[in-house]
Amino acid sequence: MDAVLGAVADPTRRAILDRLLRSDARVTDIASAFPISLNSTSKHIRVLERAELVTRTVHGREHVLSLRAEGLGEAMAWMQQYHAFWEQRLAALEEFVMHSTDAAPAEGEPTAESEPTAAGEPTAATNGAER
Amino acid sequence: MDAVLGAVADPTRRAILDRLLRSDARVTDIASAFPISLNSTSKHIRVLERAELVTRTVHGREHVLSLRAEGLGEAMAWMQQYHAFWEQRLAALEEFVMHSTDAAPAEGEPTAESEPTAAGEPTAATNGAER
DNA sequence: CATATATTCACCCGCATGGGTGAATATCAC
DNA sequence: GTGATATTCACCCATGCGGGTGAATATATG
Repeated sequence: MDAVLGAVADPTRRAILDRLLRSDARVTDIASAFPISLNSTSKHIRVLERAELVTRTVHGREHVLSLRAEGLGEAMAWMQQYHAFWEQRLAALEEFVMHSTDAAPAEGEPTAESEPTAAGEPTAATNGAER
Repeated sequence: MDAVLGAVADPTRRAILDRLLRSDARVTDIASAFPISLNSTSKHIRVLERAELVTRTVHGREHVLSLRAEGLGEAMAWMQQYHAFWEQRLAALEEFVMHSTDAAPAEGEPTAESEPTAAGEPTAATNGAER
């Protein structure tokens, strides 16, 4: 997974993947679509290959690249945990708001960003902080 | 999204997030759970904060950290595209196999990993390569 | 007050990484 | 064969990053 997330962390490489989502392409095709040299492109592609996000099919002197999206599966599964966490937390917050008609006795601005403690406490309550 | 994926690309930071998934914790709590120094931990946490994956609630001299999973939303949405691509491609492959009873006249071993070209061609057919 | 605790700030170091250039290698076309 | 095209290999350079150490800062505690 390190390889996958590391590969995907670079914007150029994400753009390459997006390009390959449209259609397969040769190394040169991809290089010409970006402001970087053909050489850099080649290196990016190797990173993507090592992360198993791209496959290369050599056809004579041309190397045709195609997407290998199943490589993202593991990373997506990992993220999914957090999505689940978030959903559960949202539900808890909603239930909290529902049950308290007169919440926040003397807090600051009701902006969502200002005091995350309001949303944070339910978290601690849900799974119990340990300090 | 760069910040998010960049943050998540590091295994230590992923571990910190996993730790916070269990419960909120102070900086020291997290540091003691890893073989790295308190100082490095602090830096990792700041990276996670900038990526909006973690919130800090200062409580006296203690900084309590809690998960902020919605920060992963954008990244997950991006990956979802590829998941969709992969599903569609699987469907195409399945249909391809169904309709050709005597496929692959003289190909190598029928291992899934060995010759991705067999599965690759349907991709090109689906959205048309451009070379 | 003084002292211990929690966290950060300011540097330092080694290494990987993204970028570039120029030369090699392999294949196509003539 | 010669030349053109496609890709990589071998370096070089600057920057960022993960890790560390030691000092500074804020807060709790005696």
